[in-house]
Amino acid sequence: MNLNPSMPTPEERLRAAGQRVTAPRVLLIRLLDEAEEHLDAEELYRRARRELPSINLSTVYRNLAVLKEAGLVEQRYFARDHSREYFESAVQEEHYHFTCLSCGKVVEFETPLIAKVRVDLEAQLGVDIRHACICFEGLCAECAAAEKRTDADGVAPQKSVRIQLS
Amino acid sequence: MNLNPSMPTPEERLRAAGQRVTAPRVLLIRLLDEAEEHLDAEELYRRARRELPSINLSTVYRNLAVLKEAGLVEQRYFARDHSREYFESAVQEEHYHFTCLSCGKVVEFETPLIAKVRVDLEAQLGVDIRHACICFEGLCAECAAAEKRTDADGVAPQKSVRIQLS
DNA sequence: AACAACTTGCAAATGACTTGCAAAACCATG
DNA sequence: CATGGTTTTGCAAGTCATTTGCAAGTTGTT
Repeated sequence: MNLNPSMPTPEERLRAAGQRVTAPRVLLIRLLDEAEEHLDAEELYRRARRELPSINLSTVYRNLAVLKEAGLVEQRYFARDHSREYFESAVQEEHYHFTCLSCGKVVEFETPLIAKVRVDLEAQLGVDIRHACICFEGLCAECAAAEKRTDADGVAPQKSVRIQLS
Repeated sequence: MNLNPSMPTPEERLRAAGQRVTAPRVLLIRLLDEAEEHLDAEELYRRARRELPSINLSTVYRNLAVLKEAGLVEQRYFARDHSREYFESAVQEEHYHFTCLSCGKVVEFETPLIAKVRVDLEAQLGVDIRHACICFEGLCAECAAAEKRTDADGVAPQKSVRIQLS
């Protein structure tokens, strides 16, 4: 979720990135800004259709690719489901994700340690890091307690929580 | 690659994990032990067929799932190609990967910082971390220098290099 | 050896994502 | 604000890695 009132509108962001302003693009950016969760193409399509019934799933895919390329949207990988692409509005401070394998809850957290790994890597290997995929999976406090349950089943979109590691 | 002579044989590992010992399983474990790279199902199938021509691709997939579940094999995610599952023999010290987006080279590295993030997370959130997917992508030193090239094309299996961040 | 439970090979099916194409929308430009 | 070259869109038909149903073949146990 990213509703900072001082942030540029979707239209402005598109123009700033040198991309054409079209209804599907503006809508997708807004949906991602408003989302409490990390959405995949299918879910974005479902939501987009409520406001723009003529929109097509392939348009969603194509635009997510364009927006990702333009840096307006970021792709995330979660839990065991790397077979699905999830997106988040590109913004905010750097953060990472923990996904509960049982209830699907996503916890977002910050820590300077990952940035340190990145800097170390660049310094010591001379590489130029462009992306980092960092995700932890396991059982959240509640599910770890209620360990008895068999396994995950509903890994539907879940609200996420943001934490700062001290 | 994992050829430590003191390590249990594939048969022993299967039995220890309470899994049935079958030719395809033993072969897959051995191929992963011997591999210099991280292999996907297709490549494992290709190699397995040289020794066990009757083996079927779906058997490879099914067994990789079984072996992963049993903890005998680990799944890795690389570069932009999260759409393909790569595997590595479960073993050795914890390590992480950097993939060059241009030449496909994989650099493995170690650092205590990730373990620290993990410990911090568990301590501060009370979660139980089961897996961590950590992968960095960018340009390796050589490709960063030869920046001129258009983009990646051959992301064939590549040998990987192991580095210890000081 | 005899069987119940698990595995395999084969062929067909999934499901997420992609692509070809003609019509429609965007955005300088005049 | 009409014009037109370029980009996007909707739709339908692909891809392609991975999965699944099933009958036949193995495994490990009694």
